[in-house]
Amino acid sequence: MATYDPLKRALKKEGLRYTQQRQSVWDELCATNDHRDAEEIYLAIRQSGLNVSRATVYRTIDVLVKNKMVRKLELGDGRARYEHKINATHHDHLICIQCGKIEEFMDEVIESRQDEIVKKFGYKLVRHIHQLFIICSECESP
Amino acid sequence: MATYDPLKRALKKEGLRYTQQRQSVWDELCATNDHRDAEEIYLAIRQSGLNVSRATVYRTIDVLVKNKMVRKLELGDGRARYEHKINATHHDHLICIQCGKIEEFMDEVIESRQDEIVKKFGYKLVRHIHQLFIICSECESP
DNA sequence: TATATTCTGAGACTCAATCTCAATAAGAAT
DNA sequence: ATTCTTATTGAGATTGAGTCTCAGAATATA
Ligand SMILES: [Mn+2]
Ligand SMILES: [Mn+2]
Ligand SMILES: [Zn+2]
Ligand SMILES: [Zn+2]
Repeated sequence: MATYDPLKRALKKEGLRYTQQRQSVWDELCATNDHRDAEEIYLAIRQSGLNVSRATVYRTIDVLVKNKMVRKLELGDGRARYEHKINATHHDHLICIQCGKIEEFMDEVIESRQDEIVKKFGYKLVRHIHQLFIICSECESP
Repeated sequence: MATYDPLKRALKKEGLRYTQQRQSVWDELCATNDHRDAEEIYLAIRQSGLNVSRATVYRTIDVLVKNKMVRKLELGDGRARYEHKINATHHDHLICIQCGKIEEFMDEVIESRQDEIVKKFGYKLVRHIHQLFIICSECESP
């Protein structure tokens, strides 16, 4: 047990118990850098031989999102997608509306313009969503 | 019947019939500059004495969105919101996560940066979503 | 007016996500 | 290690926005 164990730290902070199921959800989310939905996480865990329910997957993801270990993406297709935030810096997404591929981008100019816009209104920026829906090169010229 | 009647024009283009229900949905959407959900549109029409079904509201909105007369907004609360595009120029939104108030903004610098980002990837931009979730001044200092 | 075709509405259905609650597991206490 | 308390789990029920079905109603055409 490492001294820096983000899952155990978060669970302790929330007054929650450490369980195999919660560990498996976190492990599976960290296993790739993809942007997967809850069902994909659920199936991947079961594929690996571990038992977990959909309800627990959803409940655990909520804890991880609340503790900023996981980011939730709503891409407008009715299913939320998730990505772990281990070693990740802030970025936004390009989504191919043809094949579903997701790429990441980050633009300092846009980030600071956002702050200025919000400041001009006299508001306080909490978070933002910036998604560029595109046709990727492979879908454009197959 | 005006020569410039966007609803009738769109229906003709789609090979669809003009009906009182479709007119009432379009009228209600144009009645305010708000960002309302389908249920609010539905209730407002019935409030005004006209009869329409939820199914028809949804079906008509789809036609209007397809013909760029109405814009669909997904703000992450599970219900899509709609705004008419009569005399409207492109803009994005600030949303107060406390009271739900929606304000509009438009920033040429951000708009052109988006194009540059997409061009750098070699992709083709189709549309974008840019939402700033904020705490508004009234919610910050009540 | 008669005919062909589209449209409507009530309610069934879908599907992601949430909730329920009895059985189970974790952790604290002894 | 065993007992005890309390949180967690999972199967399945429920929710809710949105979609679908299809018989009856409305519209366009002749
Ligand atoms: Mn990402
Ligand atoms: Mn708007
Ligand atoms: Zn693609
Ligand atoms: Zn507010």
